[in-house]
Amino acid sequence: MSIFSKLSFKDQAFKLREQAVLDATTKLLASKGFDLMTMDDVAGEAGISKPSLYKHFKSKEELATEVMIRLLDGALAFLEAQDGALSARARLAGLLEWALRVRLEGGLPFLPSSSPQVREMLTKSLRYVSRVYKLHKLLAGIVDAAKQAGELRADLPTDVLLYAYYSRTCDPAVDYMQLYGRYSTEQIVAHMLAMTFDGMAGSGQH
Amino acid sequence: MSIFSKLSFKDQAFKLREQAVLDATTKLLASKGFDLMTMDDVAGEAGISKPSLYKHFKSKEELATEVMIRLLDGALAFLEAQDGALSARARLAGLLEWALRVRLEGGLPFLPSSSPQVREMLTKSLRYVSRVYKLHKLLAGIVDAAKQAGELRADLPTDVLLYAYYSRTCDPAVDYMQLYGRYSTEQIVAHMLAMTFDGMAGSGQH
DNA sequence: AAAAAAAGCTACCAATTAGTAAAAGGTTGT
DNA sequence: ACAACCTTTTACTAATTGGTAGCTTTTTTT
Repeated sequence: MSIFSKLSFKDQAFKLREQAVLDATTKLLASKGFDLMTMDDVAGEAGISKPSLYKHFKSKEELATEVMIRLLDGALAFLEAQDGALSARARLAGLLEWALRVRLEGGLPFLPSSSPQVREMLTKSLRYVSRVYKLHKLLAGIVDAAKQAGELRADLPTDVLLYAYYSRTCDPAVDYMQLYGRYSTEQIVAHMLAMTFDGMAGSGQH
Repeated sequence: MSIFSKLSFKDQAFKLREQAVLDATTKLLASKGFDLMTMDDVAGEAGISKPSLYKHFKSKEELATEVMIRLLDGALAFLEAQDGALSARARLAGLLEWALRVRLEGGLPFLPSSSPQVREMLTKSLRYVSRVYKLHKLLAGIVDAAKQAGELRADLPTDVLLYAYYSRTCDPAVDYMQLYGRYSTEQIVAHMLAMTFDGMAGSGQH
């Protein structure tokens, strides 16, 4: 048991530090973006030294990719935990609301839309891509179901609807509302959902 | 007249080179973003040397700011040239379509939404800020008119509608449609307008 | 053709930053 | 107490990049 507990103890400590690093990176990526975030920033924010940081992740790219993977896993977990009795549209609204709340707490870096270089870096990771693919297929199914049920417009292709949906999670309008409009989290979420589903012309009474 | 023509001739050549630099910068900012664009890139793309580049703009920040100012002037000019008989909603749709087309041709960098640092840099320029303010006030007037006419929903604040409107010009959905969906410029513009005004739920018959 | 102005180029500086080596200091288990 | 291991610190390398100095070459003007 001595060896067992020793190993698991170390493992625990290691994992804890790793989570701290991922948390720090998530925060920094969300606030400064990939290019402006330095490994010294990460080490400082996580409370460890830079060489220790490199014991966990062997490059800045790997670290950022790992953060995005953890985020996707969060989204997938949220979807799986969702009440199966919900309507397709309610499920989409629920996930978007979740993402917006994560973001408003400073925890949603949107690397894939930031630059071609970063996008290329991410697509080189099989683990990342496979999660994106899984999430995309899941959501495509939900969108199709919503179209069938008349909850979403059927005159636009499913992928176009999905691209628009993804983009709402990193919509700069959120920043503007927070920064210049002084709206509360609740208001921002409500406004974003209203805009996403019913657009600027409105009219939807769901 | 000799002195006169000499001066104006130089001035002309100087302005021409300056436009070339601004064009090159616009293109590079749109493709690589501010952080990854180097002054060597700009000089190379514009076909002049780096020291010559610094004869025109005394820093990278000033150069980028100048590009954004030129862009805002373009938007303001478009608005002023618009047919005054158009409905408020048609004017908004027209400007958004113009911006999307500019962007799809590779000429719309969206610095203000890229990072807090870049945003701060821009807001330090009075010439930039005054144009943003002017455009914002103009568009707020149009949005209010559209609300009055029942063309836009009145249950959301004007600034929220405007933030959403601005955000559509730099919506990553455009990239996705172009990159993964292989849609044509016309289709992308049509889809973006549909999504902007009527949302994912649709229903608007305008 | 001569003179003057401008642009180009090479080379450089200073600062930043990803990533590493190696010694110094703690901590843990034996 | 001892020994193995891990973390930290310091210091470093190599590459990039914003910005500049100074000399050379071309072009333009007279």
